[in-house]
Amino acid sequence: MGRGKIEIRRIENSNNRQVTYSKRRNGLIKKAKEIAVLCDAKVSVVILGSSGKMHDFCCPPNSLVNILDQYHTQSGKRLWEARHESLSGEVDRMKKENDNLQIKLRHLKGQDIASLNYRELMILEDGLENGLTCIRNQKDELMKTYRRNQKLLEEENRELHFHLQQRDAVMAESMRMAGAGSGEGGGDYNSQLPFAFRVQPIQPNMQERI
Amino acid sequence: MGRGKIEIRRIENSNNRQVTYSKRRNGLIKKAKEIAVLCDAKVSVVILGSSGKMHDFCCPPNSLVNILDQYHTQSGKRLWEARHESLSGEVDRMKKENDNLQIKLRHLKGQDIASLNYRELMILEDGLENGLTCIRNQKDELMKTYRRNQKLLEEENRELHFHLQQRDAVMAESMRMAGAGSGEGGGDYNSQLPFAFRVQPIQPNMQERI
DNA sequence: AACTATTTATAAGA
DNA sequence: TTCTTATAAATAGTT
Repeated sequence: MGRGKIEIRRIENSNNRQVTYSKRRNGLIKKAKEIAVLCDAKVSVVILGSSGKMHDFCCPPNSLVNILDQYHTQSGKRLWEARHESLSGEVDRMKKENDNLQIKLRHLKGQDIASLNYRELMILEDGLENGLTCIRNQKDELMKTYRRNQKLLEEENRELHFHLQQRDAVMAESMRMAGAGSGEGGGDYNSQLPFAFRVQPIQPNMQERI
Repeated sequence: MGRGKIEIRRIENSNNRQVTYSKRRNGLIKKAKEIAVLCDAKVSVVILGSSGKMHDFCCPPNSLVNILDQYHTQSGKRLWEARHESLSGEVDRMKKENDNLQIKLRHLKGQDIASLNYRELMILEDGLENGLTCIRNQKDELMKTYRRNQKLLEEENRELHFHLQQRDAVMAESMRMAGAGSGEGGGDYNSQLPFAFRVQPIQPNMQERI
């Protein structure tokens, strides 16, 4: 129903799909309301869009649980148990997958390999060598970054020291010119400043992750 | 939609109501199927007619439970009991553990390591080297076993050949002594035996896992 | 979000 | 229930 007929198959264009979803969701819920009113029926509709958002309609209101109870009773499908079972099944499945992963990990660590045949060992070896290569490359990369960083910092450090010395000299000179006769000797203006204004010694500081 | 417009209010004529219920129920479920397919949505529809009969549609099939689980999660309504929650918790925990293992595996394969620091890379490297050592040792072991086995087989083979030759000689001699004058020439008693008794050529056969 | 040409659903009748 | 058909409603594509 529309400008053109469409096949009932997944709409590939995600924009169109979203629009159609929105329109038809409203349509579906409207129809649900209508049949509930017209025919005095109890209706529950739950829709989960691919985006994951949920919409629902339920008549009579606030009784999805009731409807499901009746569903439960009449369908003979034991909803609650079924859910329990499906969850248990999932737990089992995950346990198995977990075990598998654990075994693989142990194999890669060289453990529990007594039962492997030569071919399997070769595959493992190749995988490990490959991983080792990748990791060493990454290490090298990191090391390079670290060296580059260090060089930059050292340079900055040198410059800062230089500027500091210059400033020291200027300050000392201006102090001398101002003829500060207070007991303390010549050039150390720094220790004469209030603490908060004193220049602190520079701490070398490597920020790179090591 | 129909021959005449109708108001959306309970249909008093029970016959009409029943007919309309039946038609619209089909319509609703059809629409539900369509939106599920077109928009890749999960849809559950449960309808209880005033007569008490129940109909339902659920996509994906056999998972009303799943849909209601998500409904449960998103609506915050406590549809299910606490015992189920513990199972859900376990599933979640296992999922996390699974993810962790997957990450570790990928790291050992040298994947997704861009975010690791130097220390972590070193640990990985050590682990891989260690694994590699173990696996190579195991390979060597296997190889040794294989060689040992081969040697044994070869020896046995040699002995068998020797015994066979000996027996051949004895048989040929006894045939000759018995003065068998039948056309065929000298020592080949084997081809004179009924087929089932003939000595078959020996096939080399390595049983070790390779 | 609104429009509209079409398709689809369905009310009434058989 | 099912079929038919005139008509209401829904909606696909467009703006």
